[in-house]
Amino acid sequence: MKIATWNVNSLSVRLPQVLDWLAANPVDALCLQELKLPDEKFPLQALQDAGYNHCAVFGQKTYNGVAILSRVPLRDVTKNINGFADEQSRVIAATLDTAEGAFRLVNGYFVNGQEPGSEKFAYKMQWLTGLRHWLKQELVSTPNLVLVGDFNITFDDRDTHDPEGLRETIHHMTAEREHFQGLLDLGLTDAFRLFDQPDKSYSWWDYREFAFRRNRGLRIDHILVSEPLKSRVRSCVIDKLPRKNERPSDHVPVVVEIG
DNA sequence: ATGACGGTGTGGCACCGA
Repeated sequence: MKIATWNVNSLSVRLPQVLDWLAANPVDALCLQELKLPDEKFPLQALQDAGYNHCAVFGQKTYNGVAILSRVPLRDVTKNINGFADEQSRVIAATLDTAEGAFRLVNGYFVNGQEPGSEKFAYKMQWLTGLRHWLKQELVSTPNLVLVGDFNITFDDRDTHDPEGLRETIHHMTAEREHFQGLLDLGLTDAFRLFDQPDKSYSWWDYREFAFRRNRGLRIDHILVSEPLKSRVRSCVIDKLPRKNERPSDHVPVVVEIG
């Protein structure tokens, strides 16, 4: 089973690239973030025509919005974090019934936080606390769990092109990384780090200053798997190719294969 | 210190992202 995550930064703009990518990478499920469109504008027909007959959508106008596109049936779809009231559409979860068994798939567009000390940063901290408490419960009822998405957090110095210059700035705060560690403490594992990876592997590059060409990026898009799945992860890779497209998203897909 | 790029929604720009 292959699962991918991709922050597309507007599904309206990126739909042709998503369809191209799925044609070349026919994953079982693709989790999208930053749809930037309301449910009624979700391109359901085009995705069904591509073989993704099971879509769970939690859209929002202008900002946020997440979806799970799947070839296999989805059930028990939930939106946002149980127990954490949120105006913004940031989380969608579903259970996938696959040949390899049932998996709970949680897709999150984590809060950016803008600047340490800001109200948005406080919201990020509260959101992360709510997420952890909710996931702790989810893991009890569905031990086979995969958490994917745009975390907006680098976990360690390997995940940033400038660990010294960016120390204790947004996406690099100790407080953010403690929340990431809190997710690992639930028994989740960073699937990407289960394998030897190229140095300077990133999933996001700023649009400005030729950041992609210079590989000045961050690894902030992650796939975490629960303890029972850890030994079943066959591969986890970042696909940089879509960043070379015309009008690319600033993020690229991350793909995990679970046997 | 600032802005750089790109998307959205509005309206001749502001706001947001990371």
